[in-house]
Amino acid sequence: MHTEKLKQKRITRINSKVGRDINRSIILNTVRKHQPISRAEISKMTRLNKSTVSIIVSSLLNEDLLVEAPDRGGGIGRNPLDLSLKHGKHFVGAISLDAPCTRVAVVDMDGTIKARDEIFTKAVSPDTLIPQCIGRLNALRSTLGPHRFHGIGVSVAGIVDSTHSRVIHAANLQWNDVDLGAKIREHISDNDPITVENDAKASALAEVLLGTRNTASPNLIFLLLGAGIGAGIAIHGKIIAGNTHAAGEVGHMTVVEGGEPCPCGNAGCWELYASERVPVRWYAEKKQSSPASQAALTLSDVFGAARGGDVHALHAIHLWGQHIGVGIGDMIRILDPEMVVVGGAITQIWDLVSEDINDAAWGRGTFARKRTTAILPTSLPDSPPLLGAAALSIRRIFEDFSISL
Amino acid sequence: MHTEKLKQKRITRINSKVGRDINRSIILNTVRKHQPISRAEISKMTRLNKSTVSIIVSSLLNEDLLVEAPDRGGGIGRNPLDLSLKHGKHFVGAISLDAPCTRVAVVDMDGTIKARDEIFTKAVSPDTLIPQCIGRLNALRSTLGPHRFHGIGVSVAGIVDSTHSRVIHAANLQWNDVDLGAKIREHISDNDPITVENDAKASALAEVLLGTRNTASPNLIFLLLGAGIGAGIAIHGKIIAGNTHAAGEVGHMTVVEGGEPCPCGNAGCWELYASERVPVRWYAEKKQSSPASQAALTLSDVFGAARGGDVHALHAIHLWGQHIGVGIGDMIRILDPEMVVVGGAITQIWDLVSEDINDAAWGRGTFARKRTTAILPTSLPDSPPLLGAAALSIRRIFEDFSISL
DNA sequence: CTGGTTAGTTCATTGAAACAACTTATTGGT
DNA sequence: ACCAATAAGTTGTTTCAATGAACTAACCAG
Repeated sequence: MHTEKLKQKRITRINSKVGRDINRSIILNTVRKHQPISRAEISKMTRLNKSTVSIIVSSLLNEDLLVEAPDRGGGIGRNPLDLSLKHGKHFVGAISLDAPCTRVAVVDMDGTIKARDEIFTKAVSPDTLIPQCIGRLNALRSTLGPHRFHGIGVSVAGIVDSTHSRVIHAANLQWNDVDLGAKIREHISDNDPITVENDAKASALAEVLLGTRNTASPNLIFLLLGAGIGAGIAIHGKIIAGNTHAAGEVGHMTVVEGGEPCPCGNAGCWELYASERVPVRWYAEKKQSSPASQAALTLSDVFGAARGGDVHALHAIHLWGQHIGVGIGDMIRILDPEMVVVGGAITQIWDLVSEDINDAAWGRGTFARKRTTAILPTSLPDSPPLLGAAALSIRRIFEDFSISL
Repeated sequence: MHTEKLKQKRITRINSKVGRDINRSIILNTVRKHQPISRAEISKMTRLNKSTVSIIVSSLLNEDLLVEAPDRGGGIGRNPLDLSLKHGKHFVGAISLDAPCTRVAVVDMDGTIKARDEIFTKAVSPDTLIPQCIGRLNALRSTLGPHRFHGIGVSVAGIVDSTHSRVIHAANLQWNDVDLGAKIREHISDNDPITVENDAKASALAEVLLGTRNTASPNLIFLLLGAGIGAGIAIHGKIIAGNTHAAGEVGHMTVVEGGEPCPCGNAGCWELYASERVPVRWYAEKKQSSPASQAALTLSDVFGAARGGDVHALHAIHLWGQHIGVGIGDMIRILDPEMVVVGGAITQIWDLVSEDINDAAWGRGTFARKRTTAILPTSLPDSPPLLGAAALSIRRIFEDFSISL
């Protein structure tokens, strides 16, 4: 069986079962967002009847998705019974595919990483890498005792057709048009759902679902800086795909008119001024050391030098921040999100670049708008693409349907 | 009663009534998108049971929202009874507020303008303009015989808080922080819903709902070019508001680094290179005629000269198109929409600018992506902001709820 | 230990979708 | 002309889940 079952249900109508599923999801998400919370509070928030909440909650308790805490004490009247998500029971597999580092993890449904592993590799064929990943994943699972497994989420540094689980193009891995869903299915149970998504989009989902910058209905852009640049756009908590799965492929926005030529054929592309290679190159050029030592220079070296007060390193980093800010500014003007969240190594030196990014994004003009969109480092406690991969599967636990009119 | 009732219902749970409302909307929208269509076809598309469709359709027929055509003939078996939206019965009021021209119309629920009027004015206070608009609207309605009225939609050339029906800032009208909903409510019945929205966003909605570029779930950007620039972004047919109601306020994206200074305090803003004033100014400068005749020059003059083969006019228009394309390119890279639809006077000379816009948007590089997003003139048969205003009310007829998880 | 208060459960009621059996309308073959 | 075959649409019964009212449970203050 190589066909992809178990896609997110697309709802075209409401009947009693679908209605129940939706209400179940509403209650489950209410607990997720407001835990600990009592049945009575859920009833008030959702406007579902107390009795309805009781019935659905008891089935969620039966499924081991929720736990009931004995007591919160306090107030007048009978004490509420607090409900929370159950930990240590429902796990998902997470794989973040990239070169030179592919990560594998088993993650609890609250986003806690229970076990993790890494595979360092140059570009290799998926037929080599995928079995390796699944092997590591199974090894990790076997260390964790009994649990329910909710499938595998995969984030890929490249353009992904998530509806068909295909990788269209992944530059670092040198993959083109790979049916990743099928290749993974060969190695795992038919029952475990597989979700594949672009790394920046997955990271955005992780920030929405697992981050601590929670708001009621998050409108945010996750900007993932690495060897390239990618963005994931969440509107009301949903990730925008784009007509050709290319929403957020912002690396080739023009930020410097008449700038450096880009392999894409244009010039002045954002990627040439904002990816992680850039400050390293700028710093190396200024240092004018030997070509060999230039090539060996890493981003950590630049960060270290900057922390040590090296003027050239600081200059490279500030300039980097300014160029990042220009592109963020354009995105803010188009989408007016609540926040732009940035992920990547840059978060290590956020204090050094924050001001440059903000100033460039907003401009210095007196009429410049109040800074209504916060530009912040990610709140995720581990690699965003890895947690993003986990979030892809975790989302299915909480909301395995979507309504389309 | 000045409180705003009758907002779009925000659904937090499903019960039998809500489910029925949703299914009713699903059926009504299925007819809207696929008319003429039979009950049996609706049943197949929505996967609602035949009997359920029959019941709901009969209530829609009772409400005069649908009509039944006798017969389509053909095929084997009993012939289907075709269902279509009823015309000439359900009207909405549309007001597009702008200086120097405010438009008022009564519009059928399929988007046909039944009667229209215009008010030419400089910037005036809302307390002067609003009663005038309502007066004109009532006059138009009285010419139209009996009908059901579904409320007033208002589009404003400016930043609008549509959830509170407030105009935050409208440059041409010189309005700031106006509670437009309340001011309109003073002059009309409590039962007629009022919807206020930014003109570009409303235009986007009109293109989605009333345009002929229909697709299943439209992801499009409507770019409205006038005295300023605004965009309305539709994702799955829903208009994105933005955190501060400023999504699509793209006039101050930087498209020319180190370009002309803008009143906003930055430089090289898109508005300075792409609004309708710009080609007029460029042409006037080249012509080096007297300052008086320069000031009198209009956009139509430039278009006329270009059509007549005037080199300077053509140059101004091509340059205009190129600058428009640059900004569109950035939007495409961020959002990857199905199409970018352009509205404004520019559509009159689309054949002259189409290529400039596309070339600038996509770049000329050999590696440039295939042109996956179509850049097209609007398909709307009348002023987009006016039909946009109508669409705001028409939307409520078809879908007066939204689900929020 | 009693009355007041809030949390949570039980059970009869209600609304709507599904299902199956039916009627209606039309084509095509004999 | 008549009789399958087929498809559209309707009717009555069944099923499922949310609701509301009445109930029990737990807790507090005096």
